[in-house]
Amino acid sequence: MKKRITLKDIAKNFNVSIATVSKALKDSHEISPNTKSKIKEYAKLHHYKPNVTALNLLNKNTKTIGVVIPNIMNTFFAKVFMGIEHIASQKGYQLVSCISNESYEKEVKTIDLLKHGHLDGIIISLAEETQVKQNVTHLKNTLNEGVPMVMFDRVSDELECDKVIVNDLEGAYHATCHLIKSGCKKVALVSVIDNLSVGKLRVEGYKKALTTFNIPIEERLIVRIGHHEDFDTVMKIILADKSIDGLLCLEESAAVNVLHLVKRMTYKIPEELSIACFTNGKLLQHLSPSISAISQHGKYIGETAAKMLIDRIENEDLPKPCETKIIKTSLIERESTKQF
Amino acid sequence: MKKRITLKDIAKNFNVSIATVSKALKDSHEISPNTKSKIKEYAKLHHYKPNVTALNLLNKNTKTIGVVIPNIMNTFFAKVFMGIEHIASQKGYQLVSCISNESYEKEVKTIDLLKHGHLDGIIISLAEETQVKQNVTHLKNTLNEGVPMVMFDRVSDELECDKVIVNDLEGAYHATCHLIKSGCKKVALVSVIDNLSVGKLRVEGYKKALTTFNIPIEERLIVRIGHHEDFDTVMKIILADKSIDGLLCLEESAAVNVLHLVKRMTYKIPEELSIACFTNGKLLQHLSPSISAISQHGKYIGETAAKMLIDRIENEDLPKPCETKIIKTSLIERESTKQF
DNA sequence: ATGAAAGCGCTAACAA
DNA sequence: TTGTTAGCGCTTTCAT
Repeated sequence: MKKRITLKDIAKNFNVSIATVSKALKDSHEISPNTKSKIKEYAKLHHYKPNVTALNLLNKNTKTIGVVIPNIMNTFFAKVFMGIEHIASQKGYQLVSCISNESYEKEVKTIDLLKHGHLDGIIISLAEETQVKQNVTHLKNTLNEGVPMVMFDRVSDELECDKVIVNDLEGAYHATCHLIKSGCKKVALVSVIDNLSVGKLRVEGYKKALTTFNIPIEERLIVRIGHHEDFDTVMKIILADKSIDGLLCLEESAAVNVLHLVKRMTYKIPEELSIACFTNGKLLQHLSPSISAISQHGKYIGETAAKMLIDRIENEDLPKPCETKIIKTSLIERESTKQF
Repeated sequence: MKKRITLKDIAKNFNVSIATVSKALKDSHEISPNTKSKIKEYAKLHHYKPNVTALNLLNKNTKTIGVVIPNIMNTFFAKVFMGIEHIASQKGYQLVSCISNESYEKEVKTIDLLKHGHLDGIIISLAEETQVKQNVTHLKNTLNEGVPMVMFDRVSDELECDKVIVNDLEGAYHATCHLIKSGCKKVALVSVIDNLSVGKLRVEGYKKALTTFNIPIEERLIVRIGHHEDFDTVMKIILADKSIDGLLCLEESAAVNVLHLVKRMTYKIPEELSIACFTNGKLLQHLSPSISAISQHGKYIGETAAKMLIDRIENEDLPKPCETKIIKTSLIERESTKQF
């Protein structure tokens, strides 16, 4: 990269000191108007830009936020990212972004890299593997070192920091209630994310809804499918029970797969089988039939997280207790559930 | 943020000079094994991490790449981003990412921010508005200042730098040929991206295919729909011509919208109307019928761009002429086109 | 084997 | 009004 012009270069050109140049460019009153304009003009002509690295070293802040996201192909995370980006750029922060790819090891490496990088704070959602391992010492250390951190969606109780989460329990509760109220007699739940904190909470919400309607909870109807199991096979077995007429899917891919399957099985949707699903992406919207979804307001979550972090960074002197913001979900009714 | 331990702190603790500590931690032979081990142990105990900002200032490199992407919700760009991330993290580079949101102004602001930030290089795909305005002076300046840059997908001829593009012309050509060979007599083209360089190239490819099969080009069949026009209205008018039996959509949303429309119009797909579309995302795969797609291999594009940039960064001393890599597309046949 | 000093680019307190 | 100096955290050359 071509050497950029520095204060020193400008100073040399005019035979003045570096300090004079610095002050002149800052429009300081202690510099004569004459010198000021000379210097400014020269600086502009030569595209002078202060060296941010030097300023960072001086100020001990970098106006940079590290963002760790499990998977950017996931609509929800992409939306959150947009939200973070929106606020960050508005407040003059840059984003150093890392994709953990759901891997514990990559997450640890990433955090290490980020800590090296002297950034002002971190926004993170845990990798799936990290939630399975339940090992968050890398983050605990980060926190201990005083790095401001905000977690979102996939959080850990062991970490004492600001958090932004969705009311997963309530979201599942409302969706299940909706299925029941629309006439479903037997609602099953399909989860491929039982590893995740949010997955567990959603199951709770489902159970709560059944209880509300005095429907006995049948563990058999809570279908947890692991990564290495064949989705269709497991589902066919459970759907052998023809009295199942409602399905709560805990994330997009489950709903998509289920839909393909039951269409092949010539189910009538929503009459014979109603489906509701977490995460509101384009996919659910455009399938036929379109699938009723629980929107988690990803962009808003990202914006909230970014605001919380920046607030903490810029007000470190007045420490506040950690806060957990809970974002309400909303149910978007589509063709896969019955009107009532 | 809690103050981190520095070389100075360690030096003070042992009453040695900063230089000694620095050397000790680097395992220099000029330091006695005794002092070395003492210092190293202490450093580890106190989680000493070198201050990267200081090192950057010294080395004049930051191991950081700026990535400017028009829209992260777009599957293609998300895939490219994954590819960039993959190579970057493998080679020890961080990513500062910006979303231009298809806005010229945001892109200019972003580039400015990035240039301030003293990064090693930039990977960028132009915002739609930038391509419309055809104003790339902000990037020309950046290039003139010697910042290594790689463009991908939405590139500009005015910029002399490395590029990674898809063979849009050929992709459209093959898809159109496929439609014709499968028996379509009248293939129309639907574009909502006629603003973009890639959009124009795809139209060329379409025309070339018609020419190859001695089919006269009818401008009427090249449907360009602006952002402010009503998609369905325009399409209904064109589809009034019932002899149209093939459709080449230049990007995902056009295909999705068309599909909804023609299903309502009770077209039989692919018998009465075949559809092929650029960009291979989950959406096209899961629609019913699923839509034949031209895959652009986004992840590979990202990986290629990252490799090119890092190569240029790390070998600035031996300058090479700019290079444009062309990634081949591939056609993925699905239910929306006929077998033959 | 250890340290002093210069320098990366910049700011700011203090002198002149 | 301008300059000197010290310092942010680190590396490196050249003494000692």
